[in-house]
Parts: sequence; C-alpha cells; structure tokens
Amino acid sequence: MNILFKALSDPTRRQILEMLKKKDLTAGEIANAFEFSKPSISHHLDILRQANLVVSIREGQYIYYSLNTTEMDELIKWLYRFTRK
Amino acid sequence: MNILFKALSDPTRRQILEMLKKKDLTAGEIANAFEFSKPSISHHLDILRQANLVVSIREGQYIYYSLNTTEMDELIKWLYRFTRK
DNA sequence: TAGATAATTAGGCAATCATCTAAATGCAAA
DNA sequence: TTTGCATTTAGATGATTGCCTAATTATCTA
Repeated sequence: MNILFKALSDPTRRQILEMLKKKDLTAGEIANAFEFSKPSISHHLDILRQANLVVSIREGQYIYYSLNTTEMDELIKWLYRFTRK
Repeated sequence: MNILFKALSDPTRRQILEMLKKKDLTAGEIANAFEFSKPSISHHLDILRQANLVVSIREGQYIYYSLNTTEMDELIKWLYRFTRK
C-alpha cells in the first residue's frame, strides 16, 4: 500500500497515468510530453511499474506502457472504508 | 490533489486516520499510540490538517482531532475515472 | 499568579527523492 | 557487423521529508 501511495504522490507520475488512460504509449512518447530528461521519465515509469500501476511490453526497439487499474481498485476499496460509518 | 496524496503517502499518517476512523482522539492520545516523539506526531497531524483529511477542535487544554472524509470522496472520484473506459 | 499539563513551533540532521549528464544495453537497418 | 535510435542504468547533486531535542504557547487548577 505504501509503494502505491508513494507512486501516486508525484504530479508527473499522475500525469503519465492520465496520458496512459487515453492510450498506450512508448517511453519516448511519454518523455516527449515533458520538459524533463528521458532518464528522469524512465525512472518515473519504473516507479509506476513497481507499484503495478502500469505494465510495459517491448515491441522491437520500443517499449510500450499501458495502464493497470487493479491497484486503483484496491485503493478505492481502502478509501471507501473511511467514508462509511 | 498533490498535498492530499503527499499526506497519504506516509504509513504513520495513514495509521492515524485508521485510529480516527474509530473515534475522535486528542493529540496526546494519538501520540501515545506511537513510539515517535510528540512533536513528530504533531507535525504529522498538521500535514493531515493541511490536506483537510482531519479537523481539529480545541476543548480546554486538549485538542481533539476527527476524521474528515470529504477529501477521500474526491480521491475516490479521481481514481474511479481510471477504472472506467 | 505560579506550577503543571497539553500541544505546537523552531532548528538541526540523516535519509529519501527528483533531477541531471554520461555511459551502457537492446534492437533494427544498412 | 557497424551505425543509429530507443531506452535504461549508473552516479552525482540539491531539495524535501521525517525524525529528534529544546523552547514556546495555551489552558487549567491550587
């Protein structure tokens, strides 16, 4: 649970998730959407992958990233417990 | 949104929220539940208050903290968008 | 008003985090 | 098999975070 919240507690990473919500993208496509260096974005992607918020698949020389919502379901469950008496 | 995720990305703060889910508590009662110093817990409470996840009310020399779930509702909404196509 | 209790604020320190550049790896095409 | 593109890994650095002790503020009670 901690790794999950940590992963979500960065605006760049949340923005990456928003992008992947629309469609799968390569690491390069994601990096190009930001002013940060490619290695920085690569590191963010690694953190998202460790949190299981994204999945990556290599296709030739490209690596495609896509959203995985199973952890978000867990998170919603966790939060929902608080909203009920 | 960032301050909210930041506030939730610490296990001690999440545990405080769990405690306040059961019932309202004073700063001292919360601090006693942890091995950390009182100022450390006070600081955590401040971060939770800034994120609007808790509300504090002074009663005499005690300050009572209670859970506020409105932000969690927002968070659930934010997450829910990802789980739907 | 003095002393005790509850809690916060202030200041400092070590660990973690986000970022960068440079180097390495993986794959494709010439 | 060399060259080039896509991406990650390595290593360094400044900023942020979480913790501590000491000092301060607020309130209650004798």
